[in-house]
Amino acid sequence: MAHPDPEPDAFARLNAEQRAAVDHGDGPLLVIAGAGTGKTATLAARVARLVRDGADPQRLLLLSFSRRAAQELAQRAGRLLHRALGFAPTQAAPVLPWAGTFHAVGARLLREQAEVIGLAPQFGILDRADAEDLMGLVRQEQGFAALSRRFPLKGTCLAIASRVVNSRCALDEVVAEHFAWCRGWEDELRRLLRAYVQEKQRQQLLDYDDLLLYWLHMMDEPALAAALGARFAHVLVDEFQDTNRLQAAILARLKPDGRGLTVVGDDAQAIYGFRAAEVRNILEFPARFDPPARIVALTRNYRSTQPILAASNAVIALADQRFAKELHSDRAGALPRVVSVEDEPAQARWVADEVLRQREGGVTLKRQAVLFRTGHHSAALELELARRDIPFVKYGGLKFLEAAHVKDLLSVLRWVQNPRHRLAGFRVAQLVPGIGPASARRLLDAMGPADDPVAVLHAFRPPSAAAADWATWLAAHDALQAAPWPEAAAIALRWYRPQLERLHEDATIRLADLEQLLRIAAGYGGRERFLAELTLDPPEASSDEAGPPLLDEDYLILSTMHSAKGQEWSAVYVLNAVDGCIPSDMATGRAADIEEERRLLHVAMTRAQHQLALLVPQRFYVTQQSRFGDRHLYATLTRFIPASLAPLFERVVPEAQRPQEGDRAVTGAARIDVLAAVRGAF
DNA sequence: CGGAATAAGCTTTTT
DNA sequence: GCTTATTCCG
Repeated sequence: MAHPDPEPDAFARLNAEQRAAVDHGDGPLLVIAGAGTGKTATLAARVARLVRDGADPQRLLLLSFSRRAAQELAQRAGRLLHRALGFAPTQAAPVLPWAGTFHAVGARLLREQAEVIGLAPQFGILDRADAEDLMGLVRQEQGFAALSRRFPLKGTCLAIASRVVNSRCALDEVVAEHFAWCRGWEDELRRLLRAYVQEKQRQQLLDYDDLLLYWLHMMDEPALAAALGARFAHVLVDEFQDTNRLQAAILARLKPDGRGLTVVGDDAQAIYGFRAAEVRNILEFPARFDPPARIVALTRNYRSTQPILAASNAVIALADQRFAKELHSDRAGALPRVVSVEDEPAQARWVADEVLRQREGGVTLKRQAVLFRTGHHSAALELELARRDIPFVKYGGLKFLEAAHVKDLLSVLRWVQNPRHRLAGFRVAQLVPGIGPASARRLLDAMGPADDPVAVLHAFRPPSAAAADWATWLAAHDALQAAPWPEAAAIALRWYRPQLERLHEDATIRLADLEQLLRIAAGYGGRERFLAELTLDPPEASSDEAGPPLLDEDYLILSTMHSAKGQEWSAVYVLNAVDGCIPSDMATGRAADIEEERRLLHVAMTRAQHQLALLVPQRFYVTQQSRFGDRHLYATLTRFIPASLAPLFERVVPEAQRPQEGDRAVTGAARIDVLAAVRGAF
């Protein structure tokens, strides 16, 4: 049934290329969409067009790779749908219930089909930190921790497991290709990973990779695969260049003949190779079908000025392999700048100055962003911004859920929900004064195989020194088990609070985090949903930073280059555009890794609409390589901008950034005081 | 046995 | 600087 009265304007702004993608019929479709070419708008318009022509929104599956992209797409499609269907302004936008990341959708389908595939419906989801802890536990229990020759650490073991699953390659191959320093341990690793899988199943836990792997295996059953494939009339995949072999396999089973399958991506923006993303997925997509998939390329850029685009094009043109395409724009503007500064503090000062200058020129803070390769590259800038009272929000930084106190409280809730959650139990038991690893292990060993683990918990006899505190915990456990949501969360915190104060100096700050967690908890219908969704969609940052700015307040964006994908800002500053940072010296081993770093810089540069500045500190400090000791490095402009590209950039060496030796502290102090005085005048 | 003190290694990007 | 494994002491 077609909806009546569609509003024609909803599609009026599409160009010919975009319209071709939107109007394409049922056959497999590949949209190659360069940066800033209206990829999300096109995908959203296609969704709206499908619904306008009678598709049921319930039966559209929109898969994305990151949470941010998923959210953005669902929102824009909703808005467009609203207009395309001619809804009144007061009517709520239609909902697309099946829009989300691969992982979130996988979790939902598995939860729904759990009974059929022999999975406990209340299965828990391990985030990476939890998975690492579990791996560590298994690693130790299997005796790999105490070998004479150094065995890979838990994080490395998990990374290997993850790559095996996501790339669908054999373990030996993965170790040889990507973890060369672990060669010789293949057999032990195999044993460890098997034990890890067994342990997860025993505790009814799935890690991130399992959400995809179980989904794939669920569709080994032809009847289930057919049912799920038929259920979703259209499957649309965003950021296809960042999907891995496992995700491609899932799609192949969902839509074997490609009918109803649309994928959108840009090989020049493939930056998730470290997660086993496979660019070949997009390069080889058309030929997978007979007849081959239709290819539509979007090359008209609506975001950036021509000088910014010319520089970005030139950077990516030096890459080895790609779908050659030249983006074009007809907006004029200034050349991107390469700014030399003395060191990282000077870099921070220059950026802060420039951000304020732009703001005076009418560019709000929210329309400016500072991008960097790794989370800690922004440390000096964060200090400078705090000193000047410039509010900011950082993406890709310290994770709320990784803070010890948050993990503690969540473990309490998880253990009560699932008494077989050994990891949570291990953590919680040791919070009781007088219980250490040995007692905790004794308890959990007894609970693990028991038919009624809770009975074992009550029968447990702790060391006599711990008796009183243990009884307190048991009382809290029982109260928690009986309490409705969200009271249960409050009970958990009431029990945890004395432990927090005993264990942490800065208990007050941490308590604020937990109170925030409690508020978040209240927004969910129940413990189960809360725990599951928190893992897949966690809050951004811990509140022990500057404090989350109010929503209506203006703030500067700080983001890793990875988290910046799909975003755009009027002015963009790229920190540390030097060799060693981009490309990261972690990634200079293999040619493919360096190529990925090149694309990463390309992604960062193409975020800018009007102003782009690449910062080059002449000197920067390297810590964390204790073998060599902390030291200064004399840095040079990134190799991705060789001398031949110089005409496309303006070189800037600010006078103010070259203070006499010894002047620096004075200069800095004066600047701050003046600004503070001016602010104080109002 | 539990917990503090000491020694040693490693370090990105995200679901 | 941060985590993890080992050693030492109560």
